[in-house]
This record gives sequence, C-alpha cells and structure tokens, in this order.
Amino acid sequence: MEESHDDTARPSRTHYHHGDLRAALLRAAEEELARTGIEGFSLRAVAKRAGVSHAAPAHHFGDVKGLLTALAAEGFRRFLETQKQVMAQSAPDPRSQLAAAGLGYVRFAQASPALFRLIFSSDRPEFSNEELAHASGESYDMLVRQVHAATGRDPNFDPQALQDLQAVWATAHGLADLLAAGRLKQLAAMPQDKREAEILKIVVRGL
Amino acid sequence: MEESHDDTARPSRTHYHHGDLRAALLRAAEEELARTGIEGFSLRAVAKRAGVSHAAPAHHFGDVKGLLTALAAEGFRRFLETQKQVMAQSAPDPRSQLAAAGLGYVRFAQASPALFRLIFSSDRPEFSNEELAHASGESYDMLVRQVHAATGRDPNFDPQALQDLQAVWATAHGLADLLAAGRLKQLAAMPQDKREAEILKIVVRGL
DNA sequence: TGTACATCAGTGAACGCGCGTTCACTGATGTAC
DNA sequence: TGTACATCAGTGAACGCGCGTTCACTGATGTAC
Repeated sequence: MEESHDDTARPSRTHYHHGDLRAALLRAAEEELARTGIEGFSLRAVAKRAGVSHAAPAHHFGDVKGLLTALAAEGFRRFLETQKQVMAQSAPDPRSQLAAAGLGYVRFAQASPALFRLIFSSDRPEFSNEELAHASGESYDMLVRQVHAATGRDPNFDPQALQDLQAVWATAHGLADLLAAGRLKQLAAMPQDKREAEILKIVVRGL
Repeated sequence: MEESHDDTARPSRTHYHHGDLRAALLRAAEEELARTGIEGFSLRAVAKRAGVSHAAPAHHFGDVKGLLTALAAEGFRRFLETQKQVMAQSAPDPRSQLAAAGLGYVRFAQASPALFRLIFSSDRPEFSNEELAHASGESYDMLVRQVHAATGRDPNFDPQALQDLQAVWATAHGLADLLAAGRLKQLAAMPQDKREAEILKIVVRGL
C-alpha cells in the first residue's frame, strides 16, 4: 500500500496486487457512468475498464450498491469543490458568493451530468451511508450558511430565509438539471462567458 | 375494436383478443414505472401486469423503446393537462396564470415522479419520435406564450424575456425535481395549501 | 343467412446475453522470530 | 539476514436469473360472396 510508483498512469498492471485498486475502480466507475448513464451501469464493465476480474470489486465495495454509494460520496465532494473553486474567483460579498455557488452547481452538472444524476436523482446509492450522508450534508450546510450571510437571516429559523434558500436552490438545480438533460438549448448554445453571466443573474434574481 | 364492454375494469380477459391492449399496456407500463423506476423497468413485467404474454407488446409498440416513447408522449400530454387544470382554477391575469402553470408542473412531478423523470431525465424514449416531439413541443409553446403574456415581450425575440422564461422554467423544474427526489424536506412536510402557496410565490419571484 | 377465407392479435417455447454474486484457489506481501 | 507463516487482494469458473427478441403457431374476428 506504500508503493511510490504511479499506478494511475497505467491500467495494465504488472503486479498481481494492484496498489490502489479502490481508487482505480472509482475512476473506472465514473467513466462507465458517464458512458452508459446510471441505467446501463454494470459492475462487470467497471472491472473490465479497470483491467481486473469482475470479482475483484467485491473486496473493496462489497456489492454494486456499495460501489455506487462510494462514488456518490466522491461525487458530492467534487460537487462542493467545484462550487468552492468558483467562489474563490468571485467577489467576496455574500450575494456574489451565493451566485458563484449556483454557477458551480451548474458547471458541475454540465461537466459531469451522469455523476450529477447519480447524486441528485438516483436511488441506487445508499444515502443513509455515513460517508455519503456526511458529504451530502456538507453541501447543504454551505447553502444554509450562504443564504444566512446573504439575507442576514438564518434559514433554520426564519421562514422568509428558508423560502430564499428554496428559491435559490431550486433555480440552480433546475438550470443544472435542464442543461444536463439537453433542454434550455438557447442557453446551452451561448458562448461560455455569456452563458455563465446569464446563470449568475438568474440564480440570485429573486433575492 | 368496437366492443362496448369495459375491459378497463378487469385485467383478467375472457377473450383471446383483448379489446384495447395498447391502452392497457400503457397503463401497466406507467404502474411498473412508478413501482420500479426507470432503472428497473422491464417489458416482461409490464406484460405480466397487463395479464398477457410477454411477446404481446411487440404487436403494439415494436420494442421496449417504442413502449417507453409512447408512454413519454402520454406523460407529456398529462403533464400539460395538469398545468391547465391548475390554470383554470386561478386568477386570469398572466402572472397568476404563469404561477399556476408552475404549480401544475410541480404537482405533476409530485403525483407521478417516475413519469416526470421519464419525460425530463431519461434518454430511453425516442425524443425524435413525432408524437413525442409534438407533445413535448406543446408544453414548451405554452410556456413561451405565458411568458410573452406576463412580460409583454416575446421570448423568441427578446433576450430579457428569454431570461425570464429560463428563470421561471428552471425554478419550477428545480422545485419539481428536488421534491420528486425527496430533497427540500421542509417544503414537502408542509400541509398542501401552505406548500402550494409557497411554490406559487417562489415560481414568479424574479419576474 | 351461411360459409370460406384473409387478417389480425394473441400464445408459449426457445434463443442468446449480460448481469451480480459466490467460492475455492493462488500469488504477493509484510512481519515475527 | 533468512525463513516460516498469516494475511490479503486478486483470479477465473460456475451459478442462477431476468431480460429483449424471434418465431411458428392458433384462436378470434370481420367480410366477401
């Protein structure tokens, strides 16, 4: 487990033991998910892509649900990371930060539509799994904090702030999901900078 | 095909020929979709539910994709119908009508989450199919007309009106999809009248 | 009104396929001594 | 430093299953005469 060479670069193993098969399987799973969508996802195809026998994943994830659960947790972490990246490049005022988080939300969905669907629209991952619940909770907590900062009121206690939160979340999510589905064709057809300026405006419209 | 008795009421047929198997299969398909989700949908389960051999659907829909395409078209018609029902019970001014359409959007998703997912988030139906494209287009056309009426500008030509359309659509869709996915727990937990008042407010917030 | 016949909508058996999971195994690795 | 051994992460064959589709068939129906 402490080998220093880079297994990442070559899926064709030279060792009987892989080195970091768990990570390699997650990567392969994400690629397979992107290729086939959740509807056609299969454990055997993931193992094949990772270059191991189809029985190997069981040692790391138990069963297919376990793999999808781990992938969903990883998806949520990357989702949050994408939002934070956009936020880091935006103006520091709460309203701009909130808009930036919305843009990150949409960017993630456009970059990884299948992963986005896995974490928001599938029931195959075990959402009660601790790691997944934690990763998902982190995202929600950030949204709460941001709305609190932008409105001056805590959505956990103030109904108006809760409505603000629901409106912002729904708008970002709707844009993300519709774009991932290939609707909103005019918006998708815009050049990136124009599209993203539009998204920033739409997200915080109601506030 | 002109028999007058009601095959609807009894799936256990007394005839070799069914009478209206096509409609019965669509009904069974919708029930199966609701039961298993799109991920577990199968032609054989639909045929079993309709009480016919699993080869029978081929006579009416060709293959499984054909069945899902027909079901999606039916889904879109019912989606539009739901919106129109809510609109008929709302104030006649364009803004109220638009909000009502949004509420219908969400109601449909809550009442038939699996069907909602089929028409907005699946790639299994053949969306280039004429019947389906027409049903889907009708929905979009109504949205365009409503935004035009509410803003006084045509979204087909006015960028601001197009942004209005995108914002309203995204908000309604986001609420619908998040509720269908079981997120937005506080909103889902409200009594229906309070929840729907909230939805009406959120949808037209930005206008 | 009766009959022959074409058409159609079903049946049920059979096909090949890919799936998830299980299991006995084996090769590689790290560690205790 | 060398060796025995426990542990672990892989293999590959086998399992049973449900799937979509095909196909020869048959029963029911409507219609031409």
